Amino acid sequence: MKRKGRIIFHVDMNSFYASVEMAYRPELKGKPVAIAGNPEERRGIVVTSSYEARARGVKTTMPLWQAYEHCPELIVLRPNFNRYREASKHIFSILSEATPFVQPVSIDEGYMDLTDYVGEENPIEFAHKLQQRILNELDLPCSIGIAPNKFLAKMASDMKKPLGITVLRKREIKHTLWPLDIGEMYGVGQKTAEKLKRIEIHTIGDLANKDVLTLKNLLGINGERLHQRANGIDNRPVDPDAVNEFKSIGNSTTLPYDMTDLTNIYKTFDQLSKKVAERLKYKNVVTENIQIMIRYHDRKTITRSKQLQDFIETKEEISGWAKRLFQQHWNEEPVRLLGVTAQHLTPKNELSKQLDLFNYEQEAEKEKLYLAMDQMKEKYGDEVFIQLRDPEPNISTSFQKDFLSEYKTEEKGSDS
DNA sequence: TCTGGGGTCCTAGGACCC
DNA sequence: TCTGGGGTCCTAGGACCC
Repeated sequence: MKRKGRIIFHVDMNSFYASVEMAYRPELKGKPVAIAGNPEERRGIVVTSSYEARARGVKTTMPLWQAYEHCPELIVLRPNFNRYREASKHIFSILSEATPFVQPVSIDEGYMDLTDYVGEENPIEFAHKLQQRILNELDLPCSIGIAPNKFLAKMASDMKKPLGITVLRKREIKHTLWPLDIGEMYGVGQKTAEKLKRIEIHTIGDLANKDVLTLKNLLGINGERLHQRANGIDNRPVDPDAVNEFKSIGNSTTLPYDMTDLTNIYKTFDQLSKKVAERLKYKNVVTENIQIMIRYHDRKTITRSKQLQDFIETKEEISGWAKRLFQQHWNEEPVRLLGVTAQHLTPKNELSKQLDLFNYEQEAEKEKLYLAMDQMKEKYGDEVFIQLRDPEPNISTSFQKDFLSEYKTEEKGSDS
């Protein structure tokens, strides 16, 4: 019997932010629209643009003034993240009606595993239905890629935009995937593309047919992975829980001007730390590692982090560590951007368990020490109170010292 | 007077332990 | 008289993605 392959969808919203704005204000439809940061400040870059704007040469990450050069009648809107989050929630709830195996990967795209989907339609008909429903209910266009794994589904959803539906079967990759420029491949950015082109790999097909060893030497483990993907191999499962397993929470900001005065720099750290603390609280986690980011006037960027001994969560604690790190590492040159990130997060409900375990372990070690202490008393008499003669090898000496002073006071207490 | 802000994963060296 | 090998943690930086 032939083993049945998986059926994976990649659903990708088309110019999401711009489309949401057009759904709110239909008079914008058919016009060149861009979503961008504050045009008054220097952080004004294009985040998303409508297809009409793209046709005029407006591209994502383009500074606003440059976008205007390409398209003087460009309509520029500030982002409304709450609006986008709301739309996103609605989209994923529609996707989740068909199967529990939905994995959001960002606000506007996600994977679905429909291998075990039982409906009246075949997967392609179902994709059309899904696409139509999101268009009818939310007035938002999306493209869907259908393939036997995540990578191929992702590449497929990119092939037809907007409102495309593309099936990419493994036997078709030679004709549809391999001719694409290597830079088009998901996971290959500018740096990797340059490296690959230097060894005459220009298309995804070139990569697929290169020997793995060369690629491994050039790119490390990633070389092996890219080689597999180029050959249509990708076993990553669709993981609906991945969205809850976040690893860091950070806030950063490009300052209104390059700063050197500590008062304003510290004020910024307070603001950033406040936002981080709020988001930690919202997600019900605590942190034990704080990282700051400093970008200097010349865009040189450094990160500095500190692993802490305790879990922290308040804005005061976070800001305190951030400022300390800044003080230690700032080279006194003008600062363009500041960032604060909480890493090594632990859910609060797991924290109590960990504390219980910690206490339990401490109690167990204390028991051991009491025994050792009694033996030492026999050996050395009262001198045991002056120093640790035979430290237990598997218990930290500072713990033993603490214990010793505790033991001492207890002994004195029982004497009197 | 070019290039935001949110993330993830990988690498590599040093410290430290067994 | 000379120096292994493996594992984990911490730190910093880089590549990539949306």
